[in-house]
Amino acid sequence: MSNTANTYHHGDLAPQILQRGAEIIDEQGIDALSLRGIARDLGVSHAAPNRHFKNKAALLAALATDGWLRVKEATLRAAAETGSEDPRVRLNAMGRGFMRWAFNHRALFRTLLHPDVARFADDSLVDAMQDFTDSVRDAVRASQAQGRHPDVPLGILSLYTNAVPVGAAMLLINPLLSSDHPNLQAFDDEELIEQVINLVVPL
Amino acid sequence: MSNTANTYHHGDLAPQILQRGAEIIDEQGIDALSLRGIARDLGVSHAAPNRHFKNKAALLAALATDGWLRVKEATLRAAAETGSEDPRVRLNAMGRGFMRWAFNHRALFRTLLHPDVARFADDSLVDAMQDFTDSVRDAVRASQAQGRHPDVPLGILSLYTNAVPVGAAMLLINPLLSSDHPNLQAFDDEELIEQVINLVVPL
DNA sequence: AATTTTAAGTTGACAGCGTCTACATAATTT
DNA sequence: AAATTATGTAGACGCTGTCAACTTAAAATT
Repeated sequence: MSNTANTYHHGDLAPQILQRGAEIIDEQGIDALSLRGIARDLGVSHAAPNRHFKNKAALLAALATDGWLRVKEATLRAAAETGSEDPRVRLNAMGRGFMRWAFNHRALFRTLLHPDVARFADDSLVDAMQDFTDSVRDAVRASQAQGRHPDVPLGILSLYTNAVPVGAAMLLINPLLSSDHPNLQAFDDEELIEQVINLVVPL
Repeated sequence: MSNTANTYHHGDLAPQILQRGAEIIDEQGIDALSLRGIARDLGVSHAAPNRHFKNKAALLAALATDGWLRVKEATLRAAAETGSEDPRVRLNAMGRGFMRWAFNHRALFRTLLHPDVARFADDSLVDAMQDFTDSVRDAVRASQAQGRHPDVPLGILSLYTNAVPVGAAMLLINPLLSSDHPNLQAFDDEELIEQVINLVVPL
């Protein structure tokens, strides 16, 4: 399927591998991801993906790079959509935007923090992550300049600010842990996100 | 190695599989875990572990069950060691105890939140998790009774309180993300943990 | 324009893995 | 003492990632 023509050379394989890989991760989880499976789905030979990704870890790294770019985009867009200049309003919106993205791309979100991804990271992945964390830290710095925890070192405050959406998403995405919080059943996702983020970045 | 004798029946295989499994996870990561590898290390045939664990996911679930028991033990011990009755002091100590445990058992900590673990959970795992989250929620409730965020629903406050140590540990354990916070290099682990937890549970 | 080089496919092989079935042996129950 | 059950072994199956050798199309060079 999805071969642009019956050519020997596919012509567009690498991007399609990435796309199909992201689909599989989102539909069946990261453990269901296999190079041979992707090749089958795309109608190419089992070893074709090796021409584009040195190994499975490299494919995972490429998917994570893409994920960091997308989560950064979603986070910054959430800030922009507030239409506000207030650093607290913007940072609060970023936290909610991050969590919303994590909810809508659960498996990819988990991929970003997957141990193997860090272990075989290349430059482009490091850059993508750096980009994301830099923009968050900038927003944290701006909020601190407005009087949010003025005496706490920036690194600590940034870690704390990141930890809440990351940790909360991690806990809520886990089916066992979320069902274990029966009090939370009353809230829908958006309400839940809002209340949690308001505890880290009060308005 | 580590066969109690040259008997046909090993006599103590299941616990040794668990122990060796935990070692491998901690030394080489969760992806290096294989039933055949454990069997080799223990000097038994490749299919012997299947007599004790229905499949690999079941072994993972058993390891996670053990992990939840241990992290609960470490967390409650931290509270006890304060020698205080003040709910805030105790909750603060629990957060630090949790993070300390996560730092010292990185791979096992990640195993607790691994997607496959949740997917193939059995009753004992659910119970172990329930036990842990219940004890945390009790401590959160006590702290709320002392005036900590009195108007926030307990479920939300509990989620927030858990999210900080979980998220912070997750971020710091990731080699790429932690090296990206250069401001944090100045702190040693214990200092870092203290400052972050003080933001969620101020003393 | 012809030729060479390189990029991107294919096929086949290899070892390692999880898991199943059939069989062997020891421990436990009856 | 005999039967049953628990726990080991051996072998097979299909799956996986990865490599080497070969083929074909596209790009670069002459």
